[in-house]
Amino acid sequence: MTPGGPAISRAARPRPVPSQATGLNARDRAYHDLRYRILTGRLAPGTTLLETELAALLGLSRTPVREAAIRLAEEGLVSIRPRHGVTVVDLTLVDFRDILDVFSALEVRAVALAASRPVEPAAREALVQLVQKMERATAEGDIARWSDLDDDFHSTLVGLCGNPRLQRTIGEYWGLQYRGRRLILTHRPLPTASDTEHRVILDAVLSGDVAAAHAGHLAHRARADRVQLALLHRVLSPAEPPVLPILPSDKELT
Amino acid sequence: MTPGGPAISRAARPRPVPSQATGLNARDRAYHDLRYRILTGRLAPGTTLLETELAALLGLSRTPVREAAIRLAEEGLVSIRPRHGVTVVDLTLVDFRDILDVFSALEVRAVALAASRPVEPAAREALVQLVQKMERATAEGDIARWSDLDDDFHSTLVGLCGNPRLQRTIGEYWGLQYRGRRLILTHRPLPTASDTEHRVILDAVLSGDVAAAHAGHLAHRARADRVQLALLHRVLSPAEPPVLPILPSDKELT
DNA sequence: CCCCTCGCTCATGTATACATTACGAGAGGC
DNA sequence: GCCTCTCGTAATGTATACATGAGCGAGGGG
Repeated sequence: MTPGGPAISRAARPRPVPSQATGLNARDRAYHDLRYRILTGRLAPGTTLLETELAALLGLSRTPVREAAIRLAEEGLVSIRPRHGVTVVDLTLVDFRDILDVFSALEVRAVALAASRPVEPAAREALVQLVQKMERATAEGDIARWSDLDDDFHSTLVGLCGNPRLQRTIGEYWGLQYRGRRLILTHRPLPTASDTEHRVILDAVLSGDVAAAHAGHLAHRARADRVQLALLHRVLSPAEPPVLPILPSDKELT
Repeated sequence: MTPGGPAISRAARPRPVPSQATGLNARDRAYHDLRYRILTGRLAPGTTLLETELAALLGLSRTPVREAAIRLAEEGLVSIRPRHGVTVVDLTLVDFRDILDVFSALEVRAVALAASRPVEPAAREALVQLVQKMERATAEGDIARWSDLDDDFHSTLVGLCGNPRLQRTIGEYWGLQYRGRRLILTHRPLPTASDTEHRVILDAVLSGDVAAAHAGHLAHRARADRVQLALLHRVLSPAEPPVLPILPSDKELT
């Protein structure tokens, strides 16, 4: 692991935050704590809290909580309405489409960059392991585990791109799309296509084939996004007709 | 102009901020004021100020200034070192490469999206006008004016993409690359290639040819970024050998 | 019965107060 | 002369105080 590099996107992941992790100042604690609660659904979309209530919830004064809320608002996870408090943003299907669009564009770029650089043996090994574990999870039908591994695979890949700003921005969009992933977790089909595509992408990255990595990941993301949006459509608006002018057509931008 | 849409990236532009624009709260004033000063060079890279000094400079108390500084730090324009104050980030050539890489990836996506949607007559007209004005500026050798128009052209195009989050993130990266553009302003050759490419891109967007818009803008950005980085190399490290392993090779990712 | 206005409350935005602790200077030792 | 340890200062991080003005309800008018 390159020090300082992958740490950004990793630190943005919600899992390793046990809420009272010390060593941070109150503002960062508030930020991570709230982000964790939002991403994991402990703070449901639509929930509204006043700054005072947030401060009481976290056992802090308004100042650090307020600064954390501002940060979350800029990230797009909450919205602050001056007299109405801080509301956890409830993302629509269109929002998810927009988010995935940006996220994918950035990730494709990151993977192409990763392919253009040498990959350290440790990272190679980790990626290979991840792909194998995912295939095993698929075989066992353990979608939740597969999804976590998939997150790891993608963020590890992105961590190799060598562009810290790109990593940071991807981390932000990762947080935005994360709740969508969780929403459809129980509705996913077996991700055999993803597993196949992952192998292709990994081979391209490890062999330094930039064009193949770019094309492979672009195709992977385009397909995976279409699937995810279709499933989200079912979850978010089950009553509506299945017509989806929202979804990008199959061949565009290849 | 779609209300709320292009306003984001436009509002992020530095020009229309006369520093004492009222109607905003102190935090936003501090943010816009500082951002304006940084982008235009009034606050030079490397400048360090304590929170107290910033507050005095802007005639505000520490609280809103601090919140603005945090926002600028997240954007990457300043760095906050706990006991040392707020420092205007001095970007290196590598930073500019990284920034342009993200910026271009996002802009290419935005232009492709713009091509996939109908363009209102007013916007069509505005874009055509801009291209013509740029060609005139090129003919007259007025590079500064051309550069401003180029900014307008690109941001207008991005404003058509219909993805507000994409626009917002592009606006952030626009701010990061802006100082680089200014640095090389006096060193630019006549932008005849850009003018040609702009026509191609505009035609593709107006006719709804997504693939052509994508390819055209990708090529445009790749070439323009190479030129910009080469010029930045001269300006930032004039003594060093002209070897640039940093620059992307000509054909990658096409 | 509905709408409009007036007034009050209280959430926020900003200012200020206070405690902590990192940094640097200075002295002392090697 | 150089390195180290200690101590004081002061910048920040956090808490609190305070003024403003927006939103909501009550009451009155149509």
